[in-house]
Amino acid sequence: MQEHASPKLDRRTRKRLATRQAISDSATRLFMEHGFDQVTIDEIAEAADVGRMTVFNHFPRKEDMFFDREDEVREMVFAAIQGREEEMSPVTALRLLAHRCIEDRNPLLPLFGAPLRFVATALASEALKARARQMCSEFTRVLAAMLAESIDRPADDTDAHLLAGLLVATWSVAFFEGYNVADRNGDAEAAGQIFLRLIDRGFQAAAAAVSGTPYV
Amino acid sequence: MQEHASPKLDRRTRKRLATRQAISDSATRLFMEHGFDQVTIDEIAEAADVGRMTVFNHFPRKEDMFFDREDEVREMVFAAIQGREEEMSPVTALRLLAHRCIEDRNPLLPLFGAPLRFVATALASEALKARARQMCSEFTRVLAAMLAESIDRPADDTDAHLLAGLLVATWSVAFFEGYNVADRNGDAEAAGQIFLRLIDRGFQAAAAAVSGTPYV
DNA sequence: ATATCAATATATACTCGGTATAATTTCATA
DNA sequence: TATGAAATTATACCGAGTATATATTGATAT
Repeated sequence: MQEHASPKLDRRTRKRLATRQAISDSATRLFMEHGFDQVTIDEIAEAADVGRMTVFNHFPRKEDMFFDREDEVREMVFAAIQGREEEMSPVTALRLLAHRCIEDRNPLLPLFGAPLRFVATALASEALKARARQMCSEFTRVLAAMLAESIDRPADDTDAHLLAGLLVATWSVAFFEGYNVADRNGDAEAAGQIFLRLIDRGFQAAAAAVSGTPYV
Repeated sequence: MQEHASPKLDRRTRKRLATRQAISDSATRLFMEHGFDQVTIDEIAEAADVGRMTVFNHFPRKEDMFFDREDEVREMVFAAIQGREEEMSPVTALRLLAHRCIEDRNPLLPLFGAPLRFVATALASEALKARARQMCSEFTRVLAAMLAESIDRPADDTDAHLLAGLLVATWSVAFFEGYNVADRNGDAEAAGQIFLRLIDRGFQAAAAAVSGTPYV
């Protein structure tokens, strides 16, 4: 349970992280095994050998034990936009990011291998789907602000919101169409191609919606 | 409470509908007055003078007492697509529907007058926002099937899903940008114009994403 | 009219996620 | 070693939703 973590952290922090990890591990295992809705907080606490309140201490919502990498996605997208080369539009930067994710088999885009089970577990629970939609919704707002900021417009710029809405919608459709292929045919290569084709078409259309602006 | 309803229905059905209406009325009033999350099922049952279980009998989820017109929206969209003139594309039919909604001050598009409070109440509750997102998500699937069926393609046609995703995303962004104007400036005319401008741009872009197909 | 059956309403008791509060333990530090 | 803050935990509570059993009410056949 202690995992000999980085010695930079003091014991208190190490123990806290270890407890958090124990809860997360138990929860993930139970969710995958029995389904999100079938696992109770008490069972997770029992499995992790902590008190019930400790679970809520680390994870305010049950869904937080399942979706644990929101920040990484946000930072990846932020880096792609900020770190793009001169004279490259933000939309192109995001399109290239999508291609890089497929190429690298990036697990933050869970279309291949083991992460497919993660997606299946999420799709089997109305609560998890609701949380995923909430994350998409919040991310769309953040993306709009990122895009606006990247070309020095105010964060509530209407073009940015339209563009962000279309980009996220495209990503979502592309992901699910790709997922369906991966899940039914088991063909990761085909899934990736479907995903990228839809990304390219959708992003191009999204760009057209704000043509004449510096977003494209 | 009886409201001398249509005599076509038998007494049993009339009473059932009256009970449902009493619950809906009490709930709506309380939600608007105190906020969705601040009102308990027991308070609604008390106000409507029915038992707690009767409330759940008519409305399986608390959110169902707030969003009560899903079907009307679906049917309106369905009618617009099915009832379009020959040689008119489904996308154009939907674009015209948006313009007609603004022109008619259609309350199913709550951008003007009293329905603005309805939107504000929804936006103040995380539970209601979640339900709205769920409805959008399901509607996107239904719309994709409608679109595919309207040009005799299978319901799971990938182009239809991309198109539906972009159309719903556009509608959503256009609605919120319009709502913000209506809410802040109180200018219904300007709100309508913003909404329609975004609809036109987004729908055109969505059409571009599936250019070469009969959807456009 | 009355017996009968099904739809509706209701009471009771329960599960589960989440909150509030207070007490206790554990670590860092002066 | 004393002190205080962070972390854990127990207890009690709230509210949405479910299960189940019972009572009531209206429609219908005799």
